[in-house]
Amino acid sequence: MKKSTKKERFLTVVLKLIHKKGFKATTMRDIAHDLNFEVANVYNYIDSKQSLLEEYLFDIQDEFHSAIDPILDSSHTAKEKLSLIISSYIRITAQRPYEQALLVNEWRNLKEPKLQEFVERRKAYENKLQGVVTAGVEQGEFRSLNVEIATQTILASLRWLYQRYLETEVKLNPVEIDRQLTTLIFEGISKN
Amino acid sequence: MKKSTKKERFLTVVLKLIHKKGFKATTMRDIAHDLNFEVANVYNYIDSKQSLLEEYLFDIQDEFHSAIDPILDSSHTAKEKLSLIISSYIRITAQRPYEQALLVNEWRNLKEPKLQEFVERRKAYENKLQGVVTAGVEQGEFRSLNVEIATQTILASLRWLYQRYLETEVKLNPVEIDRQLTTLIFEGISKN
DNA sequence: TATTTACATGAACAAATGTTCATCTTTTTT
DNA sequence: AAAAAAGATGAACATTTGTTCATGTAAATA
Repeated sequence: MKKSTKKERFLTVVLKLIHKKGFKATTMRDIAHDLNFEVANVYNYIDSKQSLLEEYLFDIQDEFHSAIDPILDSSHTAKEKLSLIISSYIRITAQRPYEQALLVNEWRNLKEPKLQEFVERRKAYENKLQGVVTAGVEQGEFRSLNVEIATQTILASLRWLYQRYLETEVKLNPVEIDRQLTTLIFEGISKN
Repeated sequence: MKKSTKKERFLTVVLKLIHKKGFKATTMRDIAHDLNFEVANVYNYIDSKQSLLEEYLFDIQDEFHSAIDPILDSSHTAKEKLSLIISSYIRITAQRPYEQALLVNEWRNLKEPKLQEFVERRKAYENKLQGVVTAGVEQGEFRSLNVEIATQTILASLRWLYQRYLETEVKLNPVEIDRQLTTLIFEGISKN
């Protein structure tokens, strides 16, 4: 029940380890080794390997929901809403790239019933975004495209971004990233 | 050296199994069970679990390279080349969605030195696409965007598509999919 | 200071996993 | 029909893996 700084260090170190090796390939002994203590001690920090993954994933997933909800509730146009959603997505990715990487790559390792819960919540997020796309199409702000394809494409355009924050040494300018992705999603690559 | 139909059946069944459970989670016993024979017999079809993954991944990866190379060598404009690359990508995805799923999700399970080889070849593909984007920007056909971001975004817009072929019962019209994705990538979602 | 809580260890275990081997049967090739 | 190749089996193996337990020490709280 204590807000221990040791636990925070634990979670940070292990997060990077899991990202590097993959969840399945990361053993409890790997974790202990990286933290310079013995295997058994890992269980003073977490209940099980599975619960560790659950902690990470549901926490970051919640953050995405917390970011999109107030945008949906606002009185902005669909176009403005989409723009704000993109910005919030990029901001979270910039702040927590490792967790975002887990969200994209390791959710399959959840087990039932947590897996189903996760998939449902992700679907809920997609539906929220799809609602904005649908509204935009109906109001003539967006092209009359297949909204499911459009929604998935927008999401895909955002989901790869964490890689740039992890694999590059260069400090990225979030405002510039935002501008680039917003342009691509709204206007496409063609000049005219 | 024989073109055995049994080997083909083996590869098809196992491909779907690996996609469903994930490579790491799929055990040799799982494989044997799905094929209605005993574990030891699996080794009459393959050398090892690792080599199985390698077979799938390098085979489908080769197909993507075979598709993009003649397009690059043609005398089309950058815009036309990009359009053709998108179409070829969608065609391969439609024909081999399970392998495409492996390509996206399971390549991390390769081990050195195959892992490095795979990553280099994938990087080569990305560079080929990026060359087209760069040419398009230089010739004023495309917006003057960050070409790396644009390239990754285009790829991301295509990489999610296999899901629609696997998770949907509905027969998809590849021509229509093509039109939707091409529009999104070239023109974006905005109407004006 | 006394006591509870947090952090740490070594040993052990049961289950799971990839792989090998000797052997047998079926199918294909000569 | 004989020989060779392909397909199949059961038993066994050495490792690896997640987890538990009893016990000890350091730190925080009362």
